[in-house]
Amino acid sequence: MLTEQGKRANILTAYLNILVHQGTRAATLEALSSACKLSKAGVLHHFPNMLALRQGIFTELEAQAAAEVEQMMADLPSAAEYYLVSSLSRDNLLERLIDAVYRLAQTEDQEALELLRSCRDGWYGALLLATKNEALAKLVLFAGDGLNHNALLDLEKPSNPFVVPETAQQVLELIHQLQPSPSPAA
Amino acid sequence: MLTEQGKRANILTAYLNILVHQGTRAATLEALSSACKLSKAGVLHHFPNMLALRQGIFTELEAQAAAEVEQMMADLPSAAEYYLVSSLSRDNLLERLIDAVYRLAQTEDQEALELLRSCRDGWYGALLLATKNEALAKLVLFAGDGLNHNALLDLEKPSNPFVVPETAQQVLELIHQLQPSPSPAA
DNA sequence: GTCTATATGACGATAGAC
DNA sequence: GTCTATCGTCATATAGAC
Repeated sequence: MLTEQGKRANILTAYLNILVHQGTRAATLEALSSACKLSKAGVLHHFPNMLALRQGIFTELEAQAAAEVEQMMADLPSAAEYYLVSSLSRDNLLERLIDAVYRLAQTEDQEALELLRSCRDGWYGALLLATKNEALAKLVLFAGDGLNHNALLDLEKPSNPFVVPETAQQVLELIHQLQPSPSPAA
Repeated sequence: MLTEQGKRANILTAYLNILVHQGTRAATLEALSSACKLSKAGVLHHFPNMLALRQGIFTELEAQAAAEVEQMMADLPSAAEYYLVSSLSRDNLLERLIDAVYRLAQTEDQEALELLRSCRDGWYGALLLATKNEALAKLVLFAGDGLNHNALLDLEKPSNPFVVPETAQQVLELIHQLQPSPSPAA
């Protein structure tokens, strides 16, 4: 038997999965209720309307993103590597949340856009501290987005040369070539 | 008075604009017909159904992408720069087409996914010839996606530090640092 | 808490007048 | 070639029984 919070989490997870795998157009109340084996009214008991579901996703992303930034801050020398490797993975919760909110942002949802900007600013801040170099921090940020974008294109083709973990390593090595020895200056 | 082809192009452009500005969920026949000042049946006279509209977009992207690859091939030394700078721009037709098809791909549209993969392979091929370095070619490709992604987040915020042309230049300078002198070997 | 049934509206597409 | 009118379907949300 699940708690009230547990049931909410179940519904939210199902909604996230539909968003990521089938997109906003397929993420309807009907599809969701069928996916989590409830009636439509059953879902709406936990979330009063579709907007509340979106906001549930937003809240979850906010928490997960803050946790990742904290982890990057805690180990600056490997922050860039951490960021790039996690960008490659399509399995972890944070990447799925980012993807979902990105899709929601494409529906003219200003709240989603604002949240994505705030996440990016957090990562950029950590990468800036890690690299002490604006251009390099941006390059890592962009490369992460690119890895993510391409992982998305090839979800069902793990043999593709663009999505194997070696690609992240190749990119990372180039980044290291650009990174001068850790300067002690602020 | 417009020709038959001109009217088709008008409708297609309106459809593209809705896709890019409001997303697939808003890109309905009703919204489209209203945008191009026709009735729904009027639009459906030129495109028998919504799928035909998608395919019109696909055809246009195919043509524009082929043209860009050709241009990159014709001037390999500046191919990376060309790719990165054009990735930053949200105004030009090609970038809007990529964006639109990317959104269509998110609705489980296999044809759109396949087309995007084929575009990427074309750019990667040109970048590989230009850089003679797999990792570097991928880095440029990813950075381009990242620039694009971030330009999207800040559409209405031109003052944002991530979307100004200087950002593309910064990234480009880093790329040049990584690029060894043009080796004569194949 | 969860259900069935339903209200209300938007969607894609067709029929048939002009 | 474009319109109005309409059909059938699917969307969100509500009402009320259990």
